[in-house]
Amino acid sequence: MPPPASAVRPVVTEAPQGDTKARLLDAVVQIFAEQGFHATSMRAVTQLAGTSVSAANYHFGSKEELLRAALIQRAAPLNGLRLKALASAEAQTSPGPARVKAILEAFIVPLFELRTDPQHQEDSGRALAARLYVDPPELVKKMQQEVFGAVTAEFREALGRAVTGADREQLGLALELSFGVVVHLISGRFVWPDPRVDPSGTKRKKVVDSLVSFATAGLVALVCDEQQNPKKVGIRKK
Amino acid sequence: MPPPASAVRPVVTEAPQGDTKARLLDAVVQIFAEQGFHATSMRAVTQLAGTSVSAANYHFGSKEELLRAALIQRAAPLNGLRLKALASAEAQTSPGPARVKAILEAFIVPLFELRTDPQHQEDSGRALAARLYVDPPELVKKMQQEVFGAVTAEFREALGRAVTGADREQLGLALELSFGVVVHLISGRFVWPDPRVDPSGTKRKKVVDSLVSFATAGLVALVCDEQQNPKKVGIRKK
DNA sequence: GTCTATATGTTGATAGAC
DNA sequence: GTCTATCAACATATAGAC
Repeated sequence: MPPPASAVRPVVTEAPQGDTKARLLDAVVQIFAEQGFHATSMRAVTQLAGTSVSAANYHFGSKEELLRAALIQRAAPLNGLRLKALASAEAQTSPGPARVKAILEAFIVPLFELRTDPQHQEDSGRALAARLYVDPPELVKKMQQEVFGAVTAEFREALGRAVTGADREQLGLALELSFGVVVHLISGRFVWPDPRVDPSGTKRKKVVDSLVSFATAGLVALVCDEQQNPKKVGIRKK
Repeated sequence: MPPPASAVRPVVTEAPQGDTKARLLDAVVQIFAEQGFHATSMRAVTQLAGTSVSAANYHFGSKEELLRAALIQRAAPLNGLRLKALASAEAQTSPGPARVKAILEAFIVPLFELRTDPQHQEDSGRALAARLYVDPPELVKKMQQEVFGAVTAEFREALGRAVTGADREQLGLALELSFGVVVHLISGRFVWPDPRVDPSGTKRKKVVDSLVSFATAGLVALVCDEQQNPKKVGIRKK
């Protein structure tokens, strides 16, 4: 929100580059995504943002609220992309439910389409989301539910419509494992193809394709396992 | 069931069961597995062990060395079980290579067979292993390689023998994603069946089975994808 | 070996000048 | 709004008595 254009604004206090609030949000995202909550100190964040600890606490009140504000801001575009992709996937097979692979694609691919300002590390959005799933503090888990819970629920429901007969428990487990594949690829030690070697992004796309294929195959294997739920489970073809 | 050790009791264990060193190793494992490296303080560990910070530093020298000693101690039985299971899987199909599912089973199932003293939290071994894969600090990643690297390499090679034609890159990605499934199930928010409701462990076994099935299906889908590597990849049936 | 006491640095948060 | 200065509480590690 821009500052209210006060009538008696004395001198044009030219903000150097973007205002302090924005720089703080950028900084906390970057450090938290890499190091986790406990290792993210206010000093490191404010130093990276080129300001002081007191300025951060003036704007956000506390370390926790600073992180929360950043998460809410950054989760919005990802949630938007995911819901749009899910709607598109469901529209393609309307009036029937979407295919399983299309649903997982709608969940995964937007993670790799995030592109904010060129000044940002290109993968801050992804690493941030992944960190929310692996960081131990209870408050981080709550924030994860807070910023991703609603959209995750939408995908859960869409998947429930696409698969017939599987009990909710087994389907929930399968979806959870699919999350695991995604989270681990992002937060793990996987080394992405160097953009200088792979300027067109062909290799990157291949990795994302593999990710979707892996999750889909795993999920289908679970909800269709005859031994687990004989003769009652199937994938809706259309 | 003894009260959860997270309660900060001024542990006056009149009869020190086991020596101080052992109690320190137990304590650091428990807290680190739950909270991660940065959130694991020497104070919390030594308090849980019913001793002092100086005693811990006398025995282990530093926080890092205390954790390293604990990891080496705890990783040994898991590594043993895994290698034994892998050898058994390869023996069954000798002289040919083992089947993919048998290899993944040999990697995953031992995680759930760990049972140390009854005094321990039953899943400390699992949670510990998982934490090594998600904790940010560089030194934790090094320790993970230190205690699990050799055995992981064995499984990588066994998998290379079981799958024909897939390039190493794709196979490495597939194996990494399989790790992700396991790690996320253990370190994530998944709620295991209550042992009081599931005393025989039937439900637990079912979950582990699902885990293996998911990973196997995902891996096979990647290394056999015709689009990725047409006509050259196959799974050795025997 | 284990303790108390302490050294030395970092943390999150606040007070108050400007 | 942003800063410097300061706080109490925490961190890891060490010194020395017993």
